[in-house]
Amino acid sequence: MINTQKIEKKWQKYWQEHHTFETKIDHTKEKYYYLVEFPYPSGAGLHVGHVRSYTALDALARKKRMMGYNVLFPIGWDAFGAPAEQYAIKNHIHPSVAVKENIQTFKGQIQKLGISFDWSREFSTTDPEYYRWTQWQFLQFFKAGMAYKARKNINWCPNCKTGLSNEDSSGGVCERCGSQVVQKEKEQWMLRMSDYAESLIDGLKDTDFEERIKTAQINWIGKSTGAEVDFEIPQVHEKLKIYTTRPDTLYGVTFMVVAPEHPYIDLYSGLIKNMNEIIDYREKTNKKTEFERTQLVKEKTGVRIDGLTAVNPITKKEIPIYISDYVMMNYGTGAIMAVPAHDERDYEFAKKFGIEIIPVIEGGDISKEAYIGDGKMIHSGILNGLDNKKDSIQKMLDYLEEQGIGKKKTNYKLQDWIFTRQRFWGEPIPLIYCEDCGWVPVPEEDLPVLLPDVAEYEPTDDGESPLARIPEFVNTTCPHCGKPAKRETDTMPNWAGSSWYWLRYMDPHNEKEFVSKEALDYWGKVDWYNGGMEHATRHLLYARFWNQFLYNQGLVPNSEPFKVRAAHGMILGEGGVKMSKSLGNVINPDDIVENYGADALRTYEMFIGDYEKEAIWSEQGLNGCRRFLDKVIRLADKVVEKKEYSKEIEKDIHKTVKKVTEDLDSLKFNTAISALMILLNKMEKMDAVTSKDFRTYLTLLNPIAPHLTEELNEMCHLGEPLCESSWPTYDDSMLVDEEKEIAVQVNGKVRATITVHIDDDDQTIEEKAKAAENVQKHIEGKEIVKVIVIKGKIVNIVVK
RNA sequence: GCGGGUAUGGCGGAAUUGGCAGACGCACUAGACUUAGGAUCUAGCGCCGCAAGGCUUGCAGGUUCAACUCCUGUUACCCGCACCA
Repeated sequence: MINTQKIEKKWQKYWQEHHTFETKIDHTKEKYYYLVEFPYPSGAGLHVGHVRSYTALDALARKKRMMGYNVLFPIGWDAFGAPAEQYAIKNHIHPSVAVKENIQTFKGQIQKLGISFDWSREFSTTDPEYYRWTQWQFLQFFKAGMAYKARKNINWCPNCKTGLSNEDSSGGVCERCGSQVVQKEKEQWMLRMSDYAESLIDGLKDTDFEERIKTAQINWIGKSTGAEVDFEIPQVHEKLKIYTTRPDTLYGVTFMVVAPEHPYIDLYSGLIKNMNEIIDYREKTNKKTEFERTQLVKEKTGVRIDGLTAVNPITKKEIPIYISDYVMMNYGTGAIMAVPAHDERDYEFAKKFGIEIIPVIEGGDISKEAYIGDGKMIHSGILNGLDNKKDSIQKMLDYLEEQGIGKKKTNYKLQDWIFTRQRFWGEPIPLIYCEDCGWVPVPEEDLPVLLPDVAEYEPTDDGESPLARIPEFVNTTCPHCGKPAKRETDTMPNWAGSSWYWLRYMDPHNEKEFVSKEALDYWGKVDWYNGGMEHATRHLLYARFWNQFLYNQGLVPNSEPFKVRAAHGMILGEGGVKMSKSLGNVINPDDIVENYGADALRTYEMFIGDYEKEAIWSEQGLNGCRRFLDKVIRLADKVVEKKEYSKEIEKDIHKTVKKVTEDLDSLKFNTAISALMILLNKMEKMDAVTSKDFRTYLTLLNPIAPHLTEELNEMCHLGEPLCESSWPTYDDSMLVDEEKEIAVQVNGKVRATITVHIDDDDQTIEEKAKAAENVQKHIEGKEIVKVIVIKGKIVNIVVK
């Protein structure tokens, strides 16, 4: 009997010693680049969810190699960032030591699964040889004017003591530790990602991402079109610029609202009579977290600015200005025109503050709620008579531009990327501040700026990076003028290292460039990128943005880095709940490998269900797959030496080759395995199978269960190792059956099945159908209205 | 609220895109071998019914000779975004 432990080790060693999966540039072969999101080597070890996606792409990669492609299938480690640091702090070891340990664990676990990664290309984002180039690329952003420092109200996690991007603090809680996020003003390095909003939407055209991923990205970027309109503030002869998507409702504007942080408030504080009240409101708002501010939707609050008014540029009517926290400073212009008749929020506000409500679109009942539907324009001067939104907006836009009081404008929710963290465990930002020269980049030859080796890496309470406490690190000289200067002490966010890692895989040991042009030209785009749905917006947008920037700088040949992006579903614990330590339902892949073997685990995870949907772990299901593999082993006893397929299953084999080939290509691993089970069930019933039958069978199964199939191939002397062989082909003529059973329906109900020959014409089939015993019974004495014969499929007899 | 998606036996899930619903696997039942086993083999297994037959893809309609598949309406759940003007 076969010892899975032994043979798995044996073949893993074989692949390693023969460098089977190591790839080199080879212009005689077509390239294919499979990428899996590199893991964060956490202390918890590998999860069965990792196994699912790695096995899936491993199967695809193994098949593609057998089909003659030069396959790049690399792996590495995304090891910077808060989790690694938190782990290190908790366990009182330096992050770099902890990371090293965790990587060892992960690597061991992955290797036990027999994933065909090219380990010669392995790196970690925390390697100085790697982050040297992360820093170098940051400097390209800086030099291109794409990085800037701004004093910003940022999301601050009081527990992690660091600033967080909007992406990391969604819902008002810290992504990492779950604490309530508060607002704090800090100087931050920003990347001008919002400049790329349009291009990030546009670029999706050049990709083959799953629809749900495209949609998630488009929603996140949040494009909207409308107009900017100037409202005069007569007291100061200055314009208040607002953004609206509904310029058609301009005649219905009865008040203005500005964000509490709007600069005009301080600018014209001298004219505002109730400044105390305003400041009071603003402070209250500031104490609210982003979460509270967006959650307390029930009651509108605000304060009228006493002393300033605005003039509606269309009606020339003078209207009040309020401040309210339902208007955000970071979107549009931080000021809105309020149309209570046709906007729910404005309606609520107007009701509460007793402001006039003027309907300008017919429909609804203004005494009850804002009417947000379409309709005929009323009380609307030049727009009167138009009967739909689209035309009205267009006419108003034309008028605004003609009069010079407004213009068409597109807005995006996507904001600039806050590119700073006040943490130790990240790439140091390679900039130096000089009193005379300002911010100066560290010269390229001085890169990388190494993280100093220190004892204290815990964050500080004052919001400064721990690096700020290390004089030897901070104090330096200006590369420009040579005077004493200070280093930037903030580090990059953990998204930095993952924003270009697929490029480094192409040329991981290059000491002169981040990647050579030759490697870029050969490997091109990532053909297939697999990752979790949780990264559909953040990581995937950052990576695309970064790549588009590099492209615009002429540093990479493609604007879009990834052709296909697919996402695997999560694996849930029994009962359909998320696996978690606290529930004690986490499955450790090591245990499964030990008890059932890596091949059984792989087969099970591929068989568990639709790859893109979530799946529920079941030990019994796993056992079923183990049984399947055992049956394959037992089949080896029946193999007889013969270089042809067995006649009785020849067609089945051809069909299975086609089915498995196509199913693997479209990620239908479950049905591919099912097809192999069906073929196996047939072969089991035979007295003997030929060596060619078995060899083809093993080849088809090899991408899923590579160890066992190699072993059986060797044991039965079927030929060279499968990893060095080619993928089987099928013959179209072998896919057609001479005879086939088809159903006969009477009035749409199946009454019999008949056997038809491929050469039978409709007439013959119809006669056979009518002759069937049970059909006779149902058509006897009735008038046949119609007979439908669909060749090779079905016969339907309609009777009255 | 906006956007995307899902719904099929006791369970995980199939269905060549309009052509025999429930492939394959799990669980279960009976039998064989063994006679403790979580091993293996054989047969059965959507629901009602002794049977003939009838019913069945969240629910209600519609188109069609024929609907899990197309159309209309509706419910539930999941995911993403969200006082975004």
